[in-house]
Order: sequence, then structure tokens, then C-alpha cells
Amino acid sequence: MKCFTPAEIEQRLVERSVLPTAQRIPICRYVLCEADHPTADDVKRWTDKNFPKLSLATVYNTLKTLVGAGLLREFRFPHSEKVIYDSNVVDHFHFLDEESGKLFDLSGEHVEVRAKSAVPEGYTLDTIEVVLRGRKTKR
Amino acid sequence: MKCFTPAEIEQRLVERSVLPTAQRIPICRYVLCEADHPTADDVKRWTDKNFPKLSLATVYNTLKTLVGAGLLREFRFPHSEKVIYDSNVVDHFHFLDEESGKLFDLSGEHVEVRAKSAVPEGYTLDTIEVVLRGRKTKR
DNA sequence: GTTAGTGCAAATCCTTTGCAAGCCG
DNA sequence: CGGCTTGCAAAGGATTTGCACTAAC
Repeated sequence: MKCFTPAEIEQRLVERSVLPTAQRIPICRYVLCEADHPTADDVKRWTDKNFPKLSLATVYNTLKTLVGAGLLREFRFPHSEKVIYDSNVVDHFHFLDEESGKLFDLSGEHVEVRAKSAVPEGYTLDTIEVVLRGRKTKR
Repeated sequence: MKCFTPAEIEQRLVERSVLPTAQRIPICRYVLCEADHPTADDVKRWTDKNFPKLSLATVYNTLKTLVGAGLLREFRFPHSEKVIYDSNVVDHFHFLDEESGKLFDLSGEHVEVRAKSAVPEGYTLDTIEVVLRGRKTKR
């Protein structure tokens, strides 16, 4: 898990032309460092504990702003209707624990996709998404 | 696109212990034959045209029943918050046209995934999901 | 006649939006 | 001052649910 100092967070925001407001910094602290594939709801629960005056709308606004700034990615997975945010903005895949819903990041080294003949006639391939699903091995 | 006769549809339902009611048969006709990755909404729009008395709740109930019976699969894709139904119940992957939202089925021949080292320690791999995303080639 | 299926409307969940008020440059 | 940000509450879209009604064994 990456860990940025408050100063580093502020710097990253400024770099991307996002004003580092009093609400955005704590949200970033959680979302970019501490959290692991959180939902908006997870973020709200965390801010409720730590920064009680922060509103749900601001959570959503900030998350959207961060996604727009390229500091965060949003995913939608088959197992949940909620949007899931990922501070890992490098291309990667996921492994889903079907029991707990926990997600593991998989880098390109772990998964190889060969999609040569898969792109329909007249189309250009843009991105590849892979989700492996499984569960804890029973023994 | 598969095409079943009304009799075949009825038989498939009965085989899976799903009562072939007056509402379910038309829904199946659309969903199992005519439709291409429809949403619940698509189904409702179709029944509104062809079987006006059919309620939204029945559409959802029927879709859920069909999924439970293994006649239909449901998917959730990153580009849409709606559930998408697929009459192709054999394992396969998808190509998404990011502009139109249209989905193409890809069989295992088209895409090869090597996931050897990707499964986290202590986990067993269950299924693999792949979505390729792209758009029409500009020329 | 009992059980399963249907229709309707209300409810729920997640997310977005409108708008008035606050803050910062 | 003027624009961006915030908070609140209301609205919105997708799906589910409660319940009375109907239909099929």
C-alpha cells in the first residue's frame, strides 16, 4: 500500500490542478493510501469517523474529481452494483474472492492475454479487462 | 442467433422445472432468441410493444428465474450500471464497442488467457472474465 | 383449494443534481 | 467581487419487495 505524506498528497493534487481543500485532503489520505478498493460508501464511513462534517455529496464530488484528474480509477465489477475505486492507476487486472468480495490487484506479469483474433472486423482494441474469480481453497 | 420454436422454448422451461406461463414464454422468445445482450429495460420495452399487459416486476422475476434455471446469464459491465442478460450460457468473453455499447461474444478460441501465477496464495481459480474494449477504426 | 405466478405501487439502494451559503484568491 | 467548493435535501434510475389477485395443477 502506497503511503503519501499530507504534503505529498497536496503536491499531487496541485500537480493535477485539483485544489487541495480541507475536505479533499483527508479523502485522498484515505483513498490514495489507506483504503483497498473502497466504495463511495466505504469512504463516507471513514470520513464520518474522522471528519464528521464531510457530506456525502462532497465524497462523490471528490471521487469524481480524482478520477478526472487521473489519480484514481473507477471500476464496476460483476459481483457488486457499487462503483469501486482503485488508487492503482497503472493498467492491471483483478482477482476477486467470491466469498468476501475482496479484490487483489494482478499485474501484467501474472496474467497474459492473447487476443489476436478476437477484435471484431473494423474495430481497434483499446483496453483489456480481466477479472479472475475464485475462493479460498478448502482443505 | 439461436432460434427456438415456441414448443422448444416450452420444453426448455419444463426441463428446468420452470412453469411455462403465458408471460414467461414471450419473454423467453425475446430473451433467448431475438435479443442481443438485453437489459431488463430492453425486455420491458419489447414486451410493452408486444404484450402490453406484462408488468415490470414480472420481467425482473422472469429474468431472475431464467438465470436461476441456467437458461440465461447475467453480467455487469464497467460501462453501464444496468445488468445485462446473455442467452449464451457457455463460457465466453466479450468485446465492447465503447461508443455504441454493443457487445460481441468471443469464444475461447479468440482469446487465450494464461493466469498461472495470478491466483493468490490459498485460493482456487473459479472463472475468468475478459472484456476487451475498443471502438470502430477510423479511416 | 393450495401453491406458484402476476401486477401494481411503494420502497430501497446507489448516485447525481439544484441551489443556497461559504471560502479563497 | 467572482468563481470554485461545500452541504443539504430532493431527485433520479435500476431493482426489489409487499401484498392482494389470479391462474394452474
